[in-house]
Amino acid sequence: MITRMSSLFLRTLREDPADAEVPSHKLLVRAGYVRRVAPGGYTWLPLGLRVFRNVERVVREEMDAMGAQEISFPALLPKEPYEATNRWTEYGPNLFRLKDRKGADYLLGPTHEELFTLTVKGEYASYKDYPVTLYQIQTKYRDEARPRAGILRGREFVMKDSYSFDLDDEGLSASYQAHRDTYIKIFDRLGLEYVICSATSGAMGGSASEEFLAVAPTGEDTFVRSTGSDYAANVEAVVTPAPPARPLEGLPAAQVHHTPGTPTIETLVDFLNKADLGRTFTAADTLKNVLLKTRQPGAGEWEVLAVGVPGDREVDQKRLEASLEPAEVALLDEADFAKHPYLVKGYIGPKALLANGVRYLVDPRVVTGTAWVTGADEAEHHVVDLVVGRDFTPDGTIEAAEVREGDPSPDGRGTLVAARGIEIGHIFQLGRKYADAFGLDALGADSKPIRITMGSYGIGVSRLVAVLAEQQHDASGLVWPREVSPYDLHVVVAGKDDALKQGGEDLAARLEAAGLSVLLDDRTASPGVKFKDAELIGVPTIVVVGRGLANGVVEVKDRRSGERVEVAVDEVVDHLTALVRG
RNA sequence: CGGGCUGUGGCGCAGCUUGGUAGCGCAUCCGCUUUGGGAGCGGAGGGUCGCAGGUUCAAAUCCUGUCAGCCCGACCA
Repeated sequence: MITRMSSLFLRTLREDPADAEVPSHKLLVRAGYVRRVAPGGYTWLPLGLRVFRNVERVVREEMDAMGAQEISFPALLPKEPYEATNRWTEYGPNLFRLKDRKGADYLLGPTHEELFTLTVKGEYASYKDYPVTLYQIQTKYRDEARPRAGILRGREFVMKDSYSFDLDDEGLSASYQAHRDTYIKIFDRLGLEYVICSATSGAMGGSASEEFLAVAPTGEDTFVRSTGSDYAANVEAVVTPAPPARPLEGLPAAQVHHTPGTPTIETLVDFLNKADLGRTFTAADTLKNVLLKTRQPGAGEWEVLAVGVPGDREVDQKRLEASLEPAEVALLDEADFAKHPYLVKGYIGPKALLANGVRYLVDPRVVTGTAWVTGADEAEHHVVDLVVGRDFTPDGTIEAAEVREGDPSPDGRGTLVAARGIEIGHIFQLGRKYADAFGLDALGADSKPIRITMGSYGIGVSRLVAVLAEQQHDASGLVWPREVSPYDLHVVVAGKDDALKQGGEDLAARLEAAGLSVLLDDRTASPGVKFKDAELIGVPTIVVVGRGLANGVVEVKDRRSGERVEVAVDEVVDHLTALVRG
């Protein structure tokens, strides 16, 4: 296929658009791949659509190869299935809602668990039908509070979502693994740099969940990775390695000290170090007790919960919530403190908590045999050398403390560093939530119903176009991997005389005959303009038909490295075919 | 939802403080020259200055209101 730039619907821009911040957004607009029509809504122009289709093709090929079957739902959906799962209300303002002429409620699908579940229920009834995996590549709508970064985070976007339906947990686990393997194939084919991160499983049965994050400094998600292994995890999912317990023998006895004016960790440490206790204290020697309340879904009553973390660390709200999910969490307010007089604000210690039946969870670093400076449950008093396992025993541990760079990796190899990523895929084991909501059962061999268990797996297809641009560009423009490049080759006619033009046409025709797709720059523009555009557009191989043609050679230039080689016109088709088919 | 910034030809911007017939670069069109790194010269077309109201002889400019967009945060998966 030959596309002539003289008639291609394309206008490149010399300057960055004013509303673009991240490289992919700037370059995709400048190179004429996309245009904005609304916040979070973009038009795919011819070049952009070709890249998009290529990404989609890779995803589809691999999904088909794993045995998943493609179907397609409407984007416009009735409200009822979403009421059945309560998501009509739970999804909140992020759901695009509309009414038809009769006043009936509709929504634009943000994700399709309900429809997939209902569809399988409608067709399958026997255990012999299972397992099955269905997918679609479809436009999703989410009324994001703040769409941003061009097509990286839009309100309308294309997603591949698939769902596995299995009879038992082993089946689900196999389906999950199959998706994981397929995702690796897809992202490897696309030439992405990415990490697979443990994500929060949620409290619902500890189901497995992993996120595929494309590494990019402009990413919205923070994750940590180890310097000494391939460990990577979302910050919420980091499990703190507990040090070994220490013997209690010979530890000094706990002592209560009068510590006036020390309501904060900083003032406390400062006070202790001036108190001449014969050693130096740091914030890490203190145990900070944070009072919270939690409420289980559906429960009316709040339950008080105390969380103890080393004083040098803040409580990370997101990690805390992830640990307590699905319960709601809130800090204790003044009224709550008033209700519990044994809680002496600023001087709360384990003793009063345990004595009064308050559930007390501590950081995993707080193990038996460790000694802490903590509150003595009396205003302006702290206790030093309060030993875990001797002076108090917490009710358990909790992942609530912040994760910091330099922390030891949970797998014991290396230390953690933080990095940014863009979520490109998410796989998780849903379990029976939706099967329960719709009563999705298969009739077993014994004629008894078997509740189906599901997995849910997403890939941001349109987002991937932007992610590729984000990872693969340089100062001159985009650099596409061959697998998704809008064309195999970009032939530039560097000059205007008829011999060159004809040479370009002939070469393009021969390349086309060899089965390659060609973007032919047959415009009358100056060579400089054409070279700049070619680099901006980012086809990985640029063929220059120019002054060498008189000597029977053309130039083959690698977009990424900038390397150029002269190749005889007679051999260039073979040369390029080999290069492209690589 | 909170904070900041911005709305002027297709794109990027100046003009606003100090009101007086709307300008620059890119892009587009015509002519001549040019042709291996976003060419040169000459000419041309294209703008209800986000919208509404007000002040004024006169408003892109001052005042009031309103809408929209972008960025940071919160929220969201």
